[in-house]
Amino acid sequence: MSTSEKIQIGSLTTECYTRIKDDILNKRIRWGQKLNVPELTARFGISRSPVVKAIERLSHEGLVQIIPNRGSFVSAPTKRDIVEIAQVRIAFETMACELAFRRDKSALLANQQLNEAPITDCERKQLRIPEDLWFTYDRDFHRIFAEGAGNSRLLDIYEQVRNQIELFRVFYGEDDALRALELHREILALLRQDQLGDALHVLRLHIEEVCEQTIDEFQRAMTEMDQ
Amino acid sequence: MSTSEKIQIGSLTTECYTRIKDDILNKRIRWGQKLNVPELTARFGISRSPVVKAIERLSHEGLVQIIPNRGSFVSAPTKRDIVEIAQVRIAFETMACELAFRRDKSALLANQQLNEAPITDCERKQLRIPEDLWFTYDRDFHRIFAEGAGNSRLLDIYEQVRNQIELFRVFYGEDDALRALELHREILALLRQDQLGDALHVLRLHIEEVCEQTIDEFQRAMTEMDQ
DNA sequence: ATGTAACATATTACATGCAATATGTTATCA
DNA sequence: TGATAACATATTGCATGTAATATGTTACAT
Repeated sequence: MSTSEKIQIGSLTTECYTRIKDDILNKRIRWGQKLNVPELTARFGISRSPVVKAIERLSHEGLVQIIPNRGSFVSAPTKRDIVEIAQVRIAFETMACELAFRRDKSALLANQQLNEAPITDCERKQLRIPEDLWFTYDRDFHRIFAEGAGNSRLLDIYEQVRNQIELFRVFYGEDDALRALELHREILALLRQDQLGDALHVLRLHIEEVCEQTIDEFQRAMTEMDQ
Repeated sequence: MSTSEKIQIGSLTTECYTRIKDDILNKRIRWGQKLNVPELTARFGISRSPVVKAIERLSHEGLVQIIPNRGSFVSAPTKRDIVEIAQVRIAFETMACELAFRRDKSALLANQQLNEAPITDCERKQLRIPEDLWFTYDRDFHRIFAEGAGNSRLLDIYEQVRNQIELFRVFYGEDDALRALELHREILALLRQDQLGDALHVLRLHIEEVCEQTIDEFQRAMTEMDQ
């Protein structure tokens, strides 16, 4: 009624932000590469303000690092970053899972079931899970907890962390996905049986495993690059 | 050697930020009150840019809420906010505690002992704990975990949450402080005896209690205001 | 009263200008 | 060669102008 249907939301800044972020996450801009502001303003045909603001946002989210008097650079994750993020994830996701479960168990499980549908569908047809499908599924699996928790701050943190996860999502193989799927299902099964404590434990284990896998893949990729 | 000793650090913006934040935390600006940008620029004798940036920062930290096309207002915490923050605290403070403990138990305990000194000193002299002393002690008690965890992201989140805690720190009585002190000591005792699991459990309990106390005080204050 | 039209006011997002500062590079001299 | 001085370049933080938009208020007609 009262809300006009205009689509512009801080338009230029947001557009700029989305575009750069997309470039970063899809590796069109490589780690460590500099974000040249004058060049970007030229490319987008706009002034510095929105570009700078977009970069500032990205820096808050951890995708970009601003080095004083040197410029802004696409974050280059380190082993340490991977570990830190995993620790943060364990802290928040187990809490989110617990809260979501206590708040509305059946809604939580129903959502998860819905989310898993495309994957089970894939399995029934004996197909290999496409990478994109997996990433969507996995993102939502974890987000459903964050959303179900009914805590806006928790959800904010989840979204922020998620971006950083996507930054090094290259490091993730087929086997890892299958193992993750297994644990996901175990978590849901335990929740279904009201074994919250055990479910949280497996969730923690799962994130720790993903962390180790990511580090392995990361180091492999790094040594390959050195050659 | 290479670092010049200049004291300006983003100078105006930071100064502006500090000043407004200080005004908010010390209740010189009340909840819900509007931050009038033109007025602030006039008062500080500067232009809009640093003022707006400072307000944006405060809004990220949750101390200020920006309502589109209406302006910026000092956040007015709700019961829901208190609960959300407590949940976030439980999630990451228990994680921080665990990490800090595992990383360097003795350093952690030594720091805590050092931090408690002014309080025990007070007790020895049979003095009532001054409010300021308590708040400093309490802030540091919790921060020592966050710092000891060796996870920069966790520390960032702690600092952010802490600001919001201070926003409604009026709601905190003498009894609450004594009870908190009791639990703090219990946590440390358990850690000293390597009973990490129990310590984490008490820490969780402690935060939950503080949450309840805060809500009680909050509601009392609210009903008083209505009269 | 209730809805609306007209107006005044405030907020935003964006564009630019500019001076201070830091960095990097090249030239100069011991 | 190695230190330093001079210069070119880029980044930053701040100040300001401006047009589009949203909000609030008052006056007017139904």
